[in-house]
Amino acid sequence: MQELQDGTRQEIDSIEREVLAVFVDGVRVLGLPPSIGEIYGLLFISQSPLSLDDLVKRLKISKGSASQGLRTLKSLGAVRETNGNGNGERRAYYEPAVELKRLVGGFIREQIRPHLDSGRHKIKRLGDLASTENDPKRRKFLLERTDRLDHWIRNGGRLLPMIQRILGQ
Amino acid sequence: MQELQDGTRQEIDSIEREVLAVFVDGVRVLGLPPSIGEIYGLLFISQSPLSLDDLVKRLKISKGSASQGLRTLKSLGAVRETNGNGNGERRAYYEPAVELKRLVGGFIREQIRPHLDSGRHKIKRLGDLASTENDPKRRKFLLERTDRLDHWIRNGGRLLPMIQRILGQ
DNA sequence: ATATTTGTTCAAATTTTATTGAACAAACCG
DNA sequence: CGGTTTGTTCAATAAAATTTGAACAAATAT
Repeated sequence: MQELQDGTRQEIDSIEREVLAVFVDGVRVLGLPPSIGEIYGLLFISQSPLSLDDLVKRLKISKGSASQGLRTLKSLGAVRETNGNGNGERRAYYEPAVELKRLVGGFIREQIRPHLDSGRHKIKRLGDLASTENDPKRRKFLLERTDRLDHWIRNGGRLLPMIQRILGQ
Repeated sequence: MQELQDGTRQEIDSIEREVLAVFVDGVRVLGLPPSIGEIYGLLFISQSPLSLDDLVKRLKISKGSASQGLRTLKSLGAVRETNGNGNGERRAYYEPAVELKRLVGGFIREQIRPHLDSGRHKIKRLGDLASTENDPKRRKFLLERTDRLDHWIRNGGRLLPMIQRILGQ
């Protein structure tokens, strides 16, 4: 088992480096840390699945980062566990999900929906608070604004399924 | 001119506090700093335009933060300068843009488009690099992947105008 | 059972980002 | 003009997010 595998190569070559940079930038826009961009990026440009240990060695990141990063990527549905080289090996290997639909779906489910939902609740309470305002003029204004917030959230909620539908090829 | 104006009230009351919290959370999702959420939030819940100095006093933030925050919000088209109380006063007053279409448009223009555009360029170069790969098998794989990246970017680019259209009421 | 491999957790260290505040500039005023 | 108000800039500081690495657990091997 001391045979060199593809994933065991140590060095990051120039095209790999550029791909990593693209994904590090990409995930930053989504509010995710660089390590996650590197992990997904390396999986994306690898022809065979990689293990946690491969990621640690090739990206020179800590086991902790690799473990947490993989967890997040799994929760987003952005990486899949494979049975590696097929035979019964303990070590887990990972490959990227490359369908945009799936990636966007996972991101919406994990990162957008929860915010929309908690926002909806907060805005509901806001409306209740607003209606307790004594000054009628002020109350009218507050209700107008909380109503507008409510509309924003609703529009956001309607938009998400459309986005997913449009990206479903 | 020592008369107390609405914007000169010092304390943040409970409904205002909740609105600020909603916007601080909201802008965080967009990758913007809390101070920007507070500034926009206070403008959003104010019945009259506020000056930079009002923001500093009521939010207890520094002049620097308020100035930079307003600059960002202006660039996003999220706040408008008004002529304040109408008469010829030097101090600038600000009011929020509350149309979702406008807010989303500004965000897309300032924060999304630039990333998409730079991504497009990087991916173009990536494709060039990939085609210099010697190993034909590897080259085929790299071109396949860079092509997929290119598709992602194209789909993203097509999506944005749709989002704007859908949010245009 | 003991040793080894694989992976997780989380407090501490590091790195990055946001905020402050003081120096500066520009516009107005008397 | 000198003084005041309004706002910007940016280096220093504070705060927050990320990464590390060592301790731990669980699974497998010997």
